[in-house]
Amino acid sequence: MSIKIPSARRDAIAARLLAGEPVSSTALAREFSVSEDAIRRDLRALAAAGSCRRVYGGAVPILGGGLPMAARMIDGGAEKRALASAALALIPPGSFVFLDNGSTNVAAAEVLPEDTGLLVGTNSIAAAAALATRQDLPTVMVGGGIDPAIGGCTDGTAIEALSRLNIDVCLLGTCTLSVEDGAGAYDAADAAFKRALVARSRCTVVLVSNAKLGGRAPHRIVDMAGIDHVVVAQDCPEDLISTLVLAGTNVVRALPPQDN
Amino acid sequence: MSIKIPSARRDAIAARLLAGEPVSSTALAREFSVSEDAIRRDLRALAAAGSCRRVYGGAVPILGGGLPMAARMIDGGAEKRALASAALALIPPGSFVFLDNGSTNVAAAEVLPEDTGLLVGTNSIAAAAALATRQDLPTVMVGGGIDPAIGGCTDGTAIEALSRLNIDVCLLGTCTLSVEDGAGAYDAADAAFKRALVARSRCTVVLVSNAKLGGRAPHRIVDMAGIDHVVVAQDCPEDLISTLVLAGTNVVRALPPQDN
DNA sequence: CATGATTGTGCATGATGATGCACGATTATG
DNA sequence: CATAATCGTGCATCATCATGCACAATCATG
Repeated sequence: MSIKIPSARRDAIAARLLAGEPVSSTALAREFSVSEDAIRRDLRALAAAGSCRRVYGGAVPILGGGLPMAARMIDGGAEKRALASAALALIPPGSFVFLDNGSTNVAAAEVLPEDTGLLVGTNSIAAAAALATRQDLPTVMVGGGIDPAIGGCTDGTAIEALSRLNIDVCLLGTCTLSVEDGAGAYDAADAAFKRALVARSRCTVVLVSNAKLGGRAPHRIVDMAGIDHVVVAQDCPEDLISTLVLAGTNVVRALPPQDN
Repeated sequence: MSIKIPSARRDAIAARLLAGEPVSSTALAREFSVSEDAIRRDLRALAAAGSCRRVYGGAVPILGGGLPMAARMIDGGAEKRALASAALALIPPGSFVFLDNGSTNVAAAEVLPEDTGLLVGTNSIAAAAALATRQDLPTVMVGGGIDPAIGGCTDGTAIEALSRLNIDVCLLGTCTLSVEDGAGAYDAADAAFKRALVARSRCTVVLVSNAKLGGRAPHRIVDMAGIDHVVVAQDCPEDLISTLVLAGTNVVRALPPQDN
């Protein structure tokens, strides 16, 4: 079982990752009879292409539409909170803010200020649950069929309900963000809802963790031109930030993590 | 089946915690063939990320929604589960069942069978959250303004969305139930929604714990004549049951609690 | 056919991450 | 109170990683 053509080997690795299988550098090196360096280069290339995530010891598939979105809350909870806190500065008092699906926006639901007269809308079950625990924030739920993979309502009914709202600021939950491809999503219905959301919102804000920056997803939501503000993590690499800035994007950097 | 990649091991542990499963350090160490120190580090990292709580001997999952509803679920959880399980017999396969607001219906959301082709609707955030964690049940969310005291959508928008549904069976979450006054609610909007719900449903089922039986609430939802089935607790006093039966009500008694 | 460019590969090196062990502190249990 | 299990921390060790460099294979072009 030795594949001689380099690109074929890379395809074989990509196929496993697409199947949801985590791969180990050493195991692949043995299997394909090449050094670990070659495998590492393959994995780096695949990660750069957005088809996997690089981890210590190998690579794991990018949980695209994959499994419960609650699983995405586990990693980077502090980072997401920091992002959400930084985004608050972009929300004027008294405005109507919409929290899209996405784990980052659940964090946002928890840190929204209560005394600035906000009205909050969401189509995310998790965000609604977080908001419902707070007795102080008037909240509107956009209903419709629930997509269990997404954890919220994204179907035609939801889009129709959305069309009756005049949103000031929307926090767009995006799966990936790059200068070339704009914001992307892994699910078609989710992407369609997000497009409608951007269209109904006066101001669009995207919160991106480092892992999302530069990635690619099958469904394009909106170009960079349609995004008013991008909030990046505090430890976001400078070159990625400058790339965004050079493309004419308003970039806000999250504050250093404050423990609470 | 030993996972070689550290981050994959952490993900596996996190997945179990998300599933609500408590984990033990020693068991995980044996299972993954690493020392307990490594597991402890993993658990500490997960706890720092907020996805679990560290306890002596391992870790336990963090309460998912953190809803006040969850607090209500704690006491009488077994009773409510028993009520919900008994109500399942009243739901024909393939029907459209609606779960109203109320902690009992959250229990119902957790015990609904997955293989009988049900379609589920709800206006309760907590019930939707419970349903969304299950990948198998198609669910429709009725949106609208969220009443934080209720934990769901009960306003005009919700009633309008409800008017587009043809519901087979509704599990009516009622605050009180008595032969003289029928089903009652403490909140006006909640009661209005429930009235609309009963009107849109072919069959109305009420699940009542003993504490609710015979009580009175300011807002009358529906008379006993409008209720098709009443499910009472297993230890419901006989005289209360006979009173209901004499009034011409179909009474179903919950099964004795089965531990699982 | 000859030649230069491109690409892939392997190896060495310093840096980073993960692991296991030892030790003292803390907590459950009888 | 006594015992044993568990915990947290510091430290040594090993695995893995990223980078730079040299060499071979492939390919395009003259």
